[in-house]
Order: sequence, then structure tokens, then C-alpha cells
Amino acid sequence: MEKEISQAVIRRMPRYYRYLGELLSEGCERISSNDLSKRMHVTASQIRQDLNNFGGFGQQGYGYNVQFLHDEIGKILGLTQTHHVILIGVGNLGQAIANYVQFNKLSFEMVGLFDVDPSKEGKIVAGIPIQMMEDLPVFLKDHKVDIAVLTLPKKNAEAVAARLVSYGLKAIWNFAHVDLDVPDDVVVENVHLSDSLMQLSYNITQK
Amino acid sequence: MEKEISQAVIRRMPRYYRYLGELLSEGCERISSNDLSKRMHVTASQIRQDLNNFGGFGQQGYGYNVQFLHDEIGKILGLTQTHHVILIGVGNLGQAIANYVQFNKLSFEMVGLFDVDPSKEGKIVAGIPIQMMEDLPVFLKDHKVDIAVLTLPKKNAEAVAARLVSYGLKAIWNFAHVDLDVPDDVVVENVHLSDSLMQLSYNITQK
DNA sequence: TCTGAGTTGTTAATAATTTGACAGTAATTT
DNA sequence: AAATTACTGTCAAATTATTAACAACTCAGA
Repeated sequence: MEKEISQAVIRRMPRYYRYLGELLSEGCERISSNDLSKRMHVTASQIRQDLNNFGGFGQQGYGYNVQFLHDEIGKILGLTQTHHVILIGVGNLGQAIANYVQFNKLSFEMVGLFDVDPSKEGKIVAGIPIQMMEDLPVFLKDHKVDIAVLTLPKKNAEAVAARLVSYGLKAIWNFAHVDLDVPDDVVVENVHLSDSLMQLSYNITQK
Repeated sequence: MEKEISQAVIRRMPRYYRYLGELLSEGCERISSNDLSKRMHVTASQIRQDLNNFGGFGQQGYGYNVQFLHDEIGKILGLTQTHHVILIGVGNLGQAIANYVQFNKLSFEMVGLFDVDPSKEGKIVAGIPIQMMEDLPVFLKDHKVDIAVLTLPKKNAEAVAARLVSYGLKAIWNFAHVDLDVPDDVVVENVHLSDSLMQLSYNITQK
């Protein structure tokens, strides 16, 4: 295996991807690390250093080909394959995220929605009928699922995560306000909204 | 002014706050950095170092008083005052966030919802009627607003942010998939969901 | 009151990250 | 075709963040 790449670098890759996408839609064919750095308000050195973790995508004296670099970063981020996603907890946030994933059909496809509330059974959200949690094991036998989204109250999140892991799920996008305790081979990406809001609150107070 | 505290530290403070809240609800009165470190899976040294940025909250030989530390971090994060919040763009995500803020009535209160779609005018979301964007200037004259939430398409986000800044808004919680260009005295906290999802995608691919 | 175990605040050491510098190469100009 | 300019990839330096170490202090028990 190649040397581990730090999460600090990984966090910046989607941002590069986004800016390159913008350049593409502007019809820009080539870009230098220097010009990109001005646009993104980072140092050119950091851009070159970051990209070189994955290989030499540029050409001395020329810069980077926008289309090529965009595609390469897409590959690095795993966006060339479709990830099948289920979501658990179809409340307000769950609905929003379901629609969000469906809308941004880049390389993610929502394939199932689950909830514990019987009154929601069969209701259509983002074009998908809501199923009951007890249907989940059968569903997972019949469908390949790559990612589970957790949009449910924190008190249930840990137990549901444990169930998902026991069913073999390997990736969780966690919106519950709790740190999940899962085995090392399970990937968790947290979106802690209240943490974010508190950080904003702090930064306001400092001004 | 005291020496600037790094955002790396600030990002961890809400997490401390959360764990201390849990300890409180468990009836725990005191905790050592060592015990807390085991719970949170960070080093005890980091906890002590982080907290000491803000002052000596502990006592040698005793540890930290849970209630006291919880309250102090609350103060640091600015949670003792109520922040008045408006939200712009009442789509799926906007609705979810409006409800989220109202529900977690810690120290944030949603006071106004705005959209450009006339068909939404007057509709009640999270107990608040949706107003039109053109009503915003008058609203801001009559109400103190601390934070604006942007849950709208990226193509409108930059222009709306500029308007908000021109009206004197100083803090933006930005869910639009774009980096806002605002003056230095305006605080922006980004929640880039697709960046988060791509990071998850990368980490899956690596396993 | 003394002793020992436990714990902080703080300094020092280590590790990680970011920035700067530049040799080497490609493109462009003359 | 040569000279010049514009770049990258990479190494080294600087900065920042994290971890370890420990003196000073508190508490509890004898």
C-alpha cells in the first residue's frame, strides 16, 4: 500500500474538484497553481504539494489541464462509481438529505428509506417509498448498499449503527449528534450541525 | 486583545461541551482529564492544553468540576446569550434547518424565514410564516438579527450574501455549495454537504 | 500532621502541516 | 534555433499542532 495521505489533504480535494468544475464550465482549458491559488485563496505551494500526493498531474512550463485534473480528482474521490445509499430516520432532515442526494446525482443514488414510525410506511419521499426498520435485513440481502445515512435522534443512533455494522455495512454518513463507536473497518463521516453552529457562535462572540 | 486561539481548538470545544453535558445528565460531579480522554478517545494532554487556552478550570489533585466546566465552555462558545437567526431559502433543506434550530432551542432562535418563491408566502414552517425577500430590509430594521442561514442554490448565494452584508449582517451559516466572498468582519461558517460526502467516498475507496 | 496517590498547568519535545525556494523542463518568443 | 519566460515537482525551512514529561499542588487516609 502507498503511504497514507492525511485527512487534512483529503478535506481539500473536494474543494479543488469544485473549483475545477467551475473553470470547466467557464471553458478554461489550462490553469497554473498560481492562478488557481489566487482564486481559492490558498498558497500555490499547497496546491502543488496536495496534488503531488496522488501523482504529477501537471506539466512544467504549462500548468494543469483542467479537464484532466478534474477527472483525476474525481477518480481519487471515488466519484466514477455509483454509491448506493440508504437513509435511516425520515424526519425533516432525513427528507432534505434524501432529496439532496437524489438531486446531486453525481455518483450517489438513494435506494432505500427506513423509519420506525408506522404512520410513515409507504409514504414517498424523493421518489422512494419509506420502509419499516424491520424490513432492513431482507432489503440488504437483495440490494448492494454502500453507504447508510443516519438522520435520527441521538438516543437511537448508536444502536442503529451497531445493527448496520452487524449487517455488514461499511460506511456511515452520520448526522446524529453523537460519536459512533464502530469497528476500524467501518468508515464514519460526521456532520455535526450543532458543533458547526457553536463554532459560528464562538467566532461571532470574538469579533 | 488576548492571543488568538486556533480554529483547531475551537472545533473541539463543542465536543467537550457535549461530553460534559452527558456526564452531567449521568450525575457525574467531577472528572479528570485522563478519564475524559478515555471516553472521548483523545489524549489527556490535549484536553488540558485546550482548556488552558481559556483559563485554569481544573484543580490539581481533584480534576474538573463537571457543572462548572460545562458552564464555562458554554460561556466561551457564546451560548449564554440568545442568537436571533433568519433563514433564506425555504426548500427541503431550509425547512429541515429551520425546524432543527427551533427544536434545539439552546441559545438560537429562528425569527424569520425568507424566500423568493411567491407561492410560499405566508406558509408556516417551524411555527414561522415565510416572507418574501423584498420584505427583508424592513424586517431587519425592526428586528435584531445575529445570524443568517443560507440554504439556497449556489447561483443565488453570492448575491444574497452581498445583500445581507450591505444590510449589516455579521454572521452567515452557509449551506450553499460555494465559498462566499465577504468582508473580514463578517463571520462565515460553511456546511458543505457534498464535500463531506466526497470525503466519505474517498475513505470508502481506500479501504 | 504526615504520606502517598492523583491531577493540573505548563514547559519541552516531537510530529505534522504549511510555506518558501529552486533546479529542471516545456512552451513561447525572437 | 536560441533565448526567454512560465511552470511544476520536490526538497528544505518555518510554522503550527500534538504529545510527553514533570514540578507543584490537592485530597484522603493513617
